[in-house]
Amino acid sequence: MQEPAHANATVPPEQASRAERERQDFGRRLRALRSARGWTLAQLADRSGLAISTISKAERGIMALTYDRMLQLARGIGVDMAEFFASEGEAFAPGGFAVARLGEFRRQETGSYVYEMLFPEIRNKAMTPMIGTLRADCPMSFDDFVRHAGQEFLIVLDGVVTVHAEGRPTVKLRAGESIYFDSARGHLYSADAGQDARILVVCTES
Amino acid sequence: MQEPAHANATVPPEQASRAERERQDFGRRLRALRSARGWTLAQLADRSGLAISTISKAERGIMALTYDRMLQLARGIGVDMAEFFASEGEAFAPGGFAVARLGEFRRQETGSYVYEMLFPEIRNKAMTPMIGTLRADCPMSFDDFVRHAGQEFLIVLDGVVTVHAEGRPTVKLRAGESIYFDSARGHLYSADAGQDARILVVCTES
DNA sequence: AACACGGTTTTCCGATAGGAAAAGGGGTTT
DNA sequence: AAACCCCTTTTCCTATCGGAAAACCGTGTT
Repeated sequence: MQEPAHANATVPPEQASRAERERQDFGRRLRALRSARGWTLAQLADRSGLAISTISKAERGIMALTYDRMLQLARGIGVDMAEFFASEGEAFAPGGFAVARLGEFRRQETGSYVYEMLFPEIRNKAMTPMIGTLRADCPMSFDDFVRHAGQEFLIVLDGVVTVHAEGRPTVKLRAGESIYFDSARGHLYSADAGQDARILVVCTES
Repeated sequence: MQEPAHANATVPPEQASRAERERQDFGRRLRALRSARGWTLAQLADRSGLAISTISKAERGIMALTYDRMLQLARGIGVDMAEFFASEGEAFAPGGFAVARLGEFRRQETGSYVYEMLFPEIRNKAMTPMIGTLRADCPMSFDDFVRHAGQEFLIVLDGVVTVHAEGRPTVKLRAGESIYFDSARGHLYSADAGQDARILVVCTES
């Protein structure tokens, strides 16, 4: 796969070679899955209905398969698409064990939110727990909701919090009450007037 | 996408239309992900570096994207390839939104632990938040650690908790302090003598 | 109604996916 | 070492992907 002269090219050459590296990555995973089963190209071709040459080229990263072919391959190998790509990630944590003591938090101020991320030193963790303080005197702009991948859990530690969620009536939560939702739904928190609020938020995936 | 006359065709026509149905399925998922964020085709095109027309055709299932483009799309949307296809199964939750009010918890007593699972009605959630009470007068048997898949986050709401973790020195946590670890590591909690303790535990994957 | 505007779909065509078949590249057997 | 055999890579060519731009479709505005 040579760098395309490409009349319609929008992708800069440096990003193109990055794409190539990633294709090769995919190819290595594919070859690993095949040879782990002790299959030849011909056998996988037979099971998946693809041509031998196609699989060969895909494994060597010189060709990018279309969705259709990947689906056939996944079926032929006997994995579903999700776990086909599951091995992309890395293992979790340096030691996989950490304690957060009072007063050792790293403060992160994003606009009018004040968040303290609890375990910044752990890599690839499945959850991101944060403790936040919402200022009573600092109302949010109700225009732009926050939206991101993953799911979100919020519990009120102190005060009263109003949760605004897209397509849902406003929810008022007192200390000890909690809420759980898909983070792709636009959302926004604010403290009720008169008293600051402290919340614990746990998000999955960043 | 008309059924190809295809000089090289190996795929029987019935399977070809099945492939088409699956492409349309992929397209619907893609459109769902985009519109859940409130983005237009142009906005996603901008974020992913793909042409508007390409995304439009992919969403309508009349074109099968190659691996490269799907990767760009996944990045643009902010999901990794694995969870890109994770939604092949079932969508999360009945509405994906739930509130847990005080006094509405379902109590689950497992041995000497008393746990209240917060959102039992949500299916397929990525996290399982629970509130637990540890009795001061009920010491645990230090022999059998608990071990399970996933990761675990614990924060102390009240009292003082001692965490025993396999291969680690004992950790004492006061209210507001927390701990994060891989649940496969054997673990066990107990309240310090003299006072009951309340904890919030969030686990991933069961 | 004509116009402008923000979004989506369609058209057109060059670059590329992907199949069939031929060409490597080890091994083992005669 | 030639003749097989099995597996992988390369070649060649058509069907398809995928980008730019034009056409299309609401929904307000003058």
